Amino acid sequence: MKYVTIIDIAKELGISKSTVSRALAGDCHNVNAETMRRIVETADRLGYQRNELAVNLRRQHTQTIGIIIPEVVTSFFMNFIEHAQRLLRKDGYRVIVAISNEDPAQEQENLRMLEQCRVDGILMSVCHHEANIESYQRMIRKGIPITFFDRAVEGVEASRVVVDDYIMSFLLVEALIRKGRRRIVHLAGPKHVRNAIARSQAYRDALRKFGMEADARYVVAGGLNAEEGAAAMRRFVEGGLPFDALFGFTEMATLGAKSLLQQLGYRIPDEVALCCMSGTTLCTLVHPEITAVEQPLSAMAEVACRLLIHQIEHPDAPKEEVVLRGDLRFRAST
Amino acid sequence: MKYVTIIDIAKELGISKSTVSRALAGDCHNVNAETMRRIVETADRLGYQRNELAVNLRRQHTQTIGIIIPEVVTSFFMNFIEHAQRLLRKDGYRVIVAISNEDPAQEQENLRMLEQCRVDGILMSVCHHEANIESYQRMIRKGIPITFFDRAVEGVEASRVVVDDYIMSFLLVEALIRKGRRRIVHLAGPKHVRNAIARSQAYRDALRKFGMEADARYVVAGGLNAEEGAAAMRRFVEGGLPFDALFGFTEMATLGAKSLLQQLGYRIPDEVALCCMSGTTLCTLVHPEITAVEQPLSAMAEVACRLLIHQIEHPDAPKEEVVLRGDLRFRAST
DNA sequence: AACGGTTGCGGGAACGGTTGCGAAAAAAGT
DNA sequence: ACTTTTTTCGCAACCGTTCCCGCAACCGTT
Repeated sequence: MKYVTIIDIAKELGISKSTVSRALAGDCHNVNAETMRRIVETADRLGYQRNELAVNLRRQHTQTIGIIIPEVVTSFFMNFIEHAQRLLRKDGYRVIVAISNEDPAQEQENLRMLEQCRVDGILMSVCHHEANIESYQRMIRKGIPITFFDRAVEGVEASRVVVDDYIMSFLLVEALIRKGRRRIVHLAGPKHVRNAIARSQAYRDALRKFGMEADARYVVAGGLNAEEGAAAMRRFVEGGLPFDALFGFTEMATLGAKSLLQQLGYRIPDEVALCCMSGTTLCTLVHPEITAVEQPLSAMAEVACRLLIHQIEHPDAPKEEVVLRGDLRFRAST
Repeated sequence: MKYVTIIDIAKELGISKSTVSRALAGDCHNVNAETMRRIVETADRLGYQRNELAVNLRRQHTQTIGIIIPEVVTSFFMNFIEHAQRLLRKDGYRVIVAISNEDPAQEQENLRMLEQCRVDGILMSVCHHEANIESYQRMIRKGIPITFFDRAVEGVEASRVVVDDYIMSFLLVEALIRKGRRRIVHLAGPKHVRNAIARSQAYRDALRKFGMEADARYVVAGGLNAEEGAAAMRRFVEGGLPFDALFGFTEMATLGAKSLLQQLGYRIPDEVALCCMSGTTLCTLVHPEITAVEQPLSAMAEVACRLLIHQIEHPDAPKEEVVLRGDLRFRAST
C-alpha cells in the first residue's frame, strides 16, 4: 500500500508539486485562492498525510523532543511525560520517550537512538549521577540541548530544574524529631543518584542539629521499588534495633516497608511514624495516609519544557537552573 | 552545528559515498576489508551517527512502532510500555508513545501523528469502544497494522489480545457471595469502555446465579481514578443503603473508595469486603491487601508485540485474537 | 508604449542515505 | 596470452518535501 504524496495531488490536478506544497503549507500569499481550494479538496479526498520524514530531512530539524526517564515504577515520571507532552504539543513538538530502567548502558543507547532520530532537544532524568556525563556533553556539543529534570547532574552545560531535596528532607526529619521520635530509620536511596545523597545528608544534619549523631546502623539501603524497600526493612527489623520512625528516600520503597511493618503488626503511627520524599497521591490511598514531600509535578514539567524550548531557540543563551520547592504534607502517619 | 554525514566521511577518505554506505551497513561482501576498516575508523573518529530520517525515507518503512495508551493513572499501561519497548528493541524496532488521556479526539490526533511519522504498526488500547472505529479502519486500509491490547474494539480487521474479563469478574463476585456477602456494591467503569461492560455483566450474572437480582442502586459509576472512586463511594454511603462488600471495576477507583471507607471508620474486611479487577502491586501495598484479578502484564506485552510484528511481516495473514487469563489473588480484604 | 510591481506558478536543487548496474582491476582458469 | 570470474568501487536514481529562482501574465502609472 502506497501513501499518497504531493506529487500524486499535483498530477491529479495537472499542476506542479511546488504549488501543492505551498498550498498545503497555507502560503495564501503565493497561491491563488481557487487553486488552494482545489488542492486542499483533493488532498483530503485522496487521504493525504504529510510525510514528516521527508519534511524533517529537508528542514534540518524534526520538531520532536526526546524524553528519557530512568524508571516506571513511580507514577511521577509517567505523569511528568503526560504533562510535558501536552505542553510541548501546544508548541508544535512531538515527543518520543525512552526508558532507561536504571541502567546507564541502556541510557546511553537511548541517547544514541534519539540522536539518530535527530530530536531537537532532550528532557531527561538520569539514572546515574556521573556514569554518562561524557555522553551528555557529546550530545550538547553536537548541538542537541538537554534539560535535566528532577535527577540532574553537575558539570554539564545544560539547564535543569530540580527540587530542593536537602531542605525538604531536613524539614521532614526535623518534624519527626520534634514529635519526640529519636530512633529514626533512614531508608536511603542508591548512592549513584544525586537526590539520594542530598536526602541522606539532610537526615544526618537534622539529627546533628538536635545533638544526635547519625548511627550508621539506622541507615539502610532501601532501593527504589516496593520489594526492595520491604526487603531492606525486614533486614533491619531482624537486626533487632529499637526504632520509632522511618524516613524514606522515595515513595515506593517506603510503601513496601510500611506494608511489611503492618504485616508484622507494628501500629502506625503509634509505634512507628512514617514519612518519605517524593510522595504522590499514592500516599493518600494507603491507610494511614503518609506524610510526604510531594514533587511539584506540573510546575516542574512546565519549567523544564520552557527551559528546553528556550535552549532550542537560543542555542547560545546561558543555561539556567531552577530550584523548585517541594510540598510538605503532614498526614496521619506522623 | 552540522551533523557529520557519509559524504563527509567519503570526502575525508577520497572515496564515494556509496562505498561508505555499504561499509557502514556491514556489507563485507562488496567492500574491501582494509577500506572497511578505514571507513569505520574515520566514522567514529568524526562521531558519525546515521540519519534515520534519510534511511527511513529511502526504505519505505521506519522500524518504529507507535503505542497509544488511554491514561497514565494506572501503572499498568506504563509497565506495558516498558515491557513492549524492551521486546521490540530486540527486534530492531523503536517505539514512540502517545497518551490519549481518555479523550477520543486526542486519540484521533495521536493516530494522525503516528501516520505522519510513518510508523510500521500500532499497539493500542482504546479510550472509547466505538468512537474512533472509522479511524482505526482507515489506518489499517492504508497498510498500518494495529494490534489492540487490553481495551480492544469489535469489528475492525486487527489482531488483539485481551483478558477474559467476564469470567474473572464472575469468579470474583462469586467468591464474595460464597463468603456470605449479600449486599455487594459495584463500582462500575464508564460505559464507553468494553471491559467495563463485561465486568458489570458478570456482576449481574453472578448475583443471578445465586438467585439474587442486581439492584441498580448498588451499581455506581466509579470513574477511572482515585478521586472519582472516592467521590462515587461517598455518594453511595450518603445514600444510606446497607452494604457489606465492594466489587471494583478498576484498581485506582477501588483504592480511592477504600481510602474513603477507612476514613469513615469502616473496618475492612469485617464490615466490608473489597476486591477489584486489574489490580497491580499497589493492591499489596495498602492495608489490608486487596483481593484482585491481576492482568497478565508481561504475557500480554509479549503476545501483543508478537501479533503486531507478525502482521507487519505478513500483511495478508489472518488476524488473531488471543484471550489471556487473569490471575485471581485472594488477599486480606475479603 | 514603455516600465516597475505584484501575483501565481513551475523547475530543479537540495536534505542524507540506499541500491541496481556497470566498469575497471585483479585473480583465476585454459 | 586470452578468456572468464570475482572483487571492489563509482554513478546515478530514488525516497517526499521545501524553497530559491525565474518566468510569464497582468496591473496601474507615467
